[in-house]
This record gives sequence, structure tokens and C-alpha cells, in this order.
Amino acid sequence: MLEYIILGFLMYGDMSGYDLKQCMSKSTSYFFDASFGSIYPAFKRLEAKGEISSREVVDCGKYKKLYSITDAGKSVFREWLEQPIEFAKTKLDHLVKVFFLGFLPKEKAIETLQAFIKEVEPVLHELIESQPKIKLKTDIYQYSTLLYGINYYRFIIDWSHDLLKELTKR
Amino acid sequence: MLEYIILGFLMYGDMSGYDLKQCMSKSTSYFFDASFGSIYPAFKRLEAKGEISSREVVDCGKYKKLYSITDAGKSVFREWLEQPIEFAKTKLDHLVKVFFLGFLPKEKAIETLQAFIKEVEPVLHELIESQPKIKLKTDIYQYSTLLYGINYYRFIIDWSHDLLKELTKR
DNA sequence: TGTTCCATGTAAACTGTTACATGATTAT
DNA sequence: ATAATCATGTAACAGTTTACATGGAACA
Repeated sequence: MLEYIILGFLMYGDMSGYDLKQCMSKSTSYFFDASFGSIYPAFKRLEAKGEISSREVVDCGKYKKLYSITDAGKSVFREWLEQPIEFAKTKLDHLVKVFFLGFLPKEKAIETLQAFIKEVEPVLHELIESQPKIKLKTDIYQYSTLLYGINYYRFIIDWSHDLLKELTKR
Repeated sequence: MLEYIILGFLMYGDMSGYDLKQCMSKSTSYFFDASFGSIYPAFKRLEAKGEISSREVVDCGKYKKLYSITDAGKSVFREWLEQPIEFAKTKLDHLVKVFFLGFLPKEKAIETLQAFIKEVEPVLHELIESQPKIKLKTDIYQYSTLLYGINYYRFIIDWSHDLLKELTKR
């Protein structure tokens, strides 16, 4: 998946591994992120396969290794893009603990859920803050994934409140 | 995480690796699943750490290796349960392709989204069918995670329809 | 008697993170 | 001077899936 993300971003223009990390932080990190430890080797692999090419550049006095997508890389990317979206069941680790919350006294469970809400809220607000910029600067698809993120986090918070209500009303 | 799931299920009673796989298929697979290749080694690890113990049994003429949670295992499980839920950003692989859908002609993108909806719908309906049984047989927390699953898949379908509407209205 | 399901297990491969190492540039 | 940031990279580890291997029981 990471390799396709790299190809996808290179479709917009050349960039380095460091640039990609920043791009992902700004735009995809709420549904896909990667560390340098996986980014740099992925670029090397893609270059070895001939899907991207690199050149060394000094930009604003800083050394950079800029990568470009090749024609072969564009083919690989488009072929992937044309395949159906495969919906793999997501790992939702936060639900695991909720699943077993019955082994905790009710007051403890309530506290756990309240703390969980407090943890998710700032992530939601971060996304909301980025919304106006993204709406202007990107296309409808990328803006749409942001709306997914915002409404998903809202959904999680609402769901937590619903469960809390059920727990406190008895 | 898998080790805690094993401990959690063993809190309800003894079971084998095979049993756990079936349990997960029925109850947690929409937010957490594991293959036999990870389940059996996990049981072995837990036994080596003294958190569970095993005995070999012939049940209905079938050989089984039944595991029980030990007192040490119960402590480990409860200690984990008492820690706050950590909300790690989830990998939502299906959004990756949507993010780059602008590189496809609009009609192709529309088809992709329609196919995606057709893929998610049966998963949703499976969960909905299991709802009455789960509501009766489990506690509020486990039922609540099911409601999460149902409403999450509904949300995904609604979001896809919204994006489709945006694409077709112009 | 052969096929399917039950049940356990291992080895290789894949994907990724964390921690570390290096060195240049910019700001204080 | 020195601390922070920019920028690249590697090695060790972690968790997982896939594919394979085994053998018994149930069924047709």
C-alpha cells in the first residue's frame, strides 16, 4: 500500500522521502501513515523496480534526494487505481477493551469511556481545523476523505456518549 | 493485543485455539481477527509465561488442547483492562484509493464507488442479522461494539453515497 | 474408500515500527 | 557555541498472514 501512496503523490510532482512524510502528516495521517523506517526503503525498492527515478539536488542549501515517477511507475499506479477498492475489515483496537469492559466495575468502565472521549476529541478538532484549507487546495476526492475522517471521529464520540448514557441511566 | 483477547475470552471459560478462532469469527471479526498462524503461537507464548495452562482432552471423540487462564493471567488481564483505551489512528486502506480517484475519469470513479458500496452492504447485513442473538446473549459492552460495527458500516455507505451525489450532480 | 471437516502446528514471507547513526543547516 | 531542525539511512525487533504439513473423525 505504501508503494502506491508514494506513486500517487509522485503523480503530482517530484518529492523526497522527507517530503512524503510531511505530505502524509498533513493529508493522509488520519487514515494512513508511515515512519521513515518504512518510507526510505520503499523508495529504494521502487527505484530498483524502475517505477521511480532519483536525482540529488541542493535546495535552499539543503541536500535532497528527489524522486520522479517513471512511465513504468505511472502504468503500475493506474493499473492499481483501476482495480476495485477492496474492503478489508479494519483493526479497531480501541473496541477490544470495550468488548471486555464488563470485567470492570461500572464506575471504572464509565471513567474509561469518558477518558476515551477526551482522547478522541482533540484529534477531531485538529481535522476540523484543517478543513477549510483542504477544501480549497485539494480535489473533491481528497476533501471527501477528510469528511470521512471528521464524521468518523464524530461517530466514535457519539457512540461513546450513547454507551455512557446506557450505563448511567440504570 | 491478541494475547489480551485470548486472556479475555478465557475469563469466560476454557477453550482451545480452534475454539477461539470460531469465537472471534462470531463476535469480534469485524474489528479484530487473527489467523491460526498467530493464534497457536500466542497460546504457546502465554503458557510459557505462566498466564494460561493447558490440558489435553478428548471431546466427542476429538482431540483438543484446552487452555485455562491462571491467577497470574487474570492479574495481567485486569491490569491491562484498567489502563486507558489508547486511540491509535486506524489504517483505513479503502480511503487510500479514494484519495487518488481524481486520476481516474469521473465515470470510472463513479463505478468504483458503486462497486465499493456493493462490497460493504453484505458485510453490514451480516452484522444486522447477528444483532438479535448478540443482544440476548451478551452484555451491554459486547452488544455496544456490535452497534459500533453496524453504524460504522452504515456510515461508510452513507459517505459513499454522499460522494457519489457530489460527483453526479455536476 | 475417498472426501470433507476438525484440530494443531511450523516456516517463510511480508509489513511495519523503534531505535540508532550520521551529517548538514539554521536559529538562539 | 549549541541546540533544534532538516534529511537520509540501517538494524533489530514485532506482529502478522500465507502456505504448508500432519493426522484423526465423520460422512457419503
